[in-house]
Amino acid sequence: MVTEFLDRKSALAMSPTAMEARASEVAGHLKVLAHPVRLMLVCTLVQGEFSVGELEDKLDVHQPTLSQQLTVLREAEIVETRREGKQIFYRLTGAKTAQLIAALFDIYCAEDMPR
Amino acid sequence: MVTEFLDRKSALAMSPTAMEARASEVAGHLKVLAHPVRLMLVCTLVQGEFSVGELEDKLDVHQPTLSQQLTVLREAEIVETRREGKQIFYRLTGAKTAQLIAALFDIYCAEDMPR
DNA sequence: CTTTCAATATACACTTAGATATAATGTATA
DNA sequence: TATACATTATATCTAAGTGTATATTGAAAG
Repeated sequence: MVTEFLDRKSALAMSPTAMEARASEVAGHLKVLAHPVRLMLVCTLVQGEFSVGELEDKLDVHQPTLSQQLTVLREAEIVETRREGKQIFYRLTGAKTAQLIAALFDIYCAEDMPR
Repeated sequence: MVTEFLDRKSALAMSPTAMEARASEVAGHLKVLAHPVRLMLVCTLVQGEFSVGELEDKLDVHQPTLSQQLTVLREAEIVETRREGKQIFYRLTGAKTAQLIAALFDIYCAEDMPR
């Protein structure tokens, strides 16, 4: 199984500087997801595309908060948008986030006790 | 494949309140890992047990910072310790974190472009 | 048994970043 | 231009990160 993170074959050989750079990058991505509203948004978007209004109904979050957190996700390039008349539809940008959410589900939700 | 996060079979049926509670919990765990030093620590500890001094050498981090971040990991029950004389050895508490790190590796490091 | 050194942890002070609410502004369509 | 929907700006509050200094713990020496 996988026992190293930063470089499958040579985590130990990686320079501290390079390791830190990579870790900062990944930590940055995690940080974006490490927020209840943003996590719920992403989890919802794994199921497909939704407009802001639909997300507002689905999750119980004030509209400006929603918009702000969607902005964070947009700037992190985790989601992208499509306009249709007055509505803006959000969807996940790539497969990576969906993969990560799937992994989180397996780890935290598939078994009984969290952690 | 997995397309829902909070409940494999009925993400849509989950109450917003319950969803938020679960999301907050998972977001909290992610938040602990969403820090460069803590992520490096955890990634290192996936390889085995290390003393604080060894971690200090391995990663290039000042001792108080190291100790503080280890405390955060300890309080989150992500790591546990064992004392041997003057030294304190740290190791991962459970398999879940290792699983997550493995997933992060696959997603962010195994392929060329991050995210 | 108390002094000293080494390993680790904690306290404090400072600075910066993040979250959320309210209010204001933009944008598309009719 | 009126409206509905969405974003941005501003203000406030709280939490997090980091450096310096100090404390604790354990082992060993004198």
